[in-house]
Amino acid sequence: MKKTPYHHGDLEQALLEVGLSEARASGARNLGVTYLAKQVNVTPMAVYRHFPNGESLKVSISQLAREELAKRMQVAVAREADVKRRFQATGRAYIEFGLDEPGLFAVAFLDCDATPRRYDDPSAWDIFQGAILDLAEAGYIELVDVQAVTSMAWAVVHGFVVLAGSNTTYLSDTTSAQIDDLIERTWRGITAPL
Amino acid sequence: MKKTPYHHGDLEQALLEVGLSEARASGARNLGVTYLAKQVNVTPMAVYRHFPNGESLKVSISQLAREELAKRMQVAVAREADVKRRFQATGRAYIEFGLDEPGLFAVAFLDCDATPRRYDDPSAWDIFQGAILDLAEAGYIELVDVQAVTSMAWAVVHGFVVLAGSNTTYLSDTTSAQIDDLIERTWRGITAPL
DNA sequence: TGTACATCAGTGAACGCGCGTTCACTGATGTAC
DNA sequence: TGTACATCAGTGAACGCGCGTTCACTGATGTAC
Repeated sequence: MKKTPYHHGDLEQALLEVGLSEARASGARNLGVTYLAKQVNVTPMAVYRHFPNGESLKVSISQLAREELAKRMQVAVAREADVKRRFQATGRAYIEFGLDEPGLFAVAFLDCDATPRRYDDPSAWDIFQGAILDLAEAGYIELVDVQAVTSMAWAVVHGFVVLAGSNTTYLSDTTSAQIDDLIERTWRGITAPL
Repeated sequence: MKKTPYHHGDLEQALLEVGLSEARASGARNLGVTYLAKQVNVTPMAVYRHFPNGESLKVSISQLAREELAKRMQVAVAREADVKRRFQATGRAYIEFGLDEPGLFAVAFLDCDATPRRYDDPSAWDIFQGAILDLAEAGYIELVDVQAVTSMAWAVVHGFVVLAGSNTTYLSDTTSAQIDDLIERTWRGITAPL
């Protein structure tokens, strides 16, 4: 704990880690410079050695949350060989991430206006799109429909997380069967003939 | 302007109005007690004559935004006689509201945790559900599926607004045809045979 | 190998800000007799 | 109809808070000669 009284080993890394765990615990509430600095036992000013301002720190944490989501989707997708099941797995992973980690989910899609797109790793969107391109390749859908299908699939899962996450009276408790049902209907929506 | 130097005619109403227009203009950014009081040329303290605290004022404004959405959907639904077209109209109205009024949309679905459900008028959800109940009555879907279909439909339109609203690189500009496409796919998803 | 010095990474105190909220008050309103 | 008084709806100054950010600084680190 008191290993580095003056020079912190890697303050940037430490800030991001504590920020991510704070996001996991309580969303975007406590991602301020002052608060996070206190968590790492460091003066607020020290943060500015590594980030130009508080906003950029928040953006970085948001980016980490998105990478976490993408990682989960990629794991899920890697487990399936069939293209259809791979598509379903991406959607399911997305929803489960949103329900398991509401804090990270909120932070991941927080103020997207300031969020630049400089991913090296594939984003959640890329993974969706990849799975859907595979569907097109396998002949389930038309190639021209890939973009429309991707945005629909994303809209479904994202919207569902918002719905299930808010404790509305509409959806009491989300069951695994409900998720299956949702994904199945989405599947029909994108593959059903006119 | 200087009509009522001391006793404001109806401060509560005035606060809600300015709050709603502020929400329309810039989302949830400026819905604080101090700021809104200033807009109505009133001391912050005066607000507490009408609302127990700042949060409850915000909740009331959020409620107004939701009513605005419901109103739009109801207008749209009233224009259509056919049950299928009515279903489509609700979805379209929802999406168009989200795109036309991003500020109101954000405020409407802001911190749903604190939002009690005490609607007199039907909510957006109720209108969705109503349209879908009509579908069931007309035989398009099974009655047992009403809840699942409603949550799917809501998820689609809500998620789509979020997607189109964030200026991602994925969706450049939303066209009317894109919305039609989305709704048509949703329709297929909920009515297609297994 | 040892010292001199630039550079790096932190300290600690302070700022201005706007927030929500509390206090004691006072001007306007409306009702009872 | 007029007056007395309770009540209502606002004022205005002040509070404590945490925020992001700036300042001048200093202790630690590493490199050049």
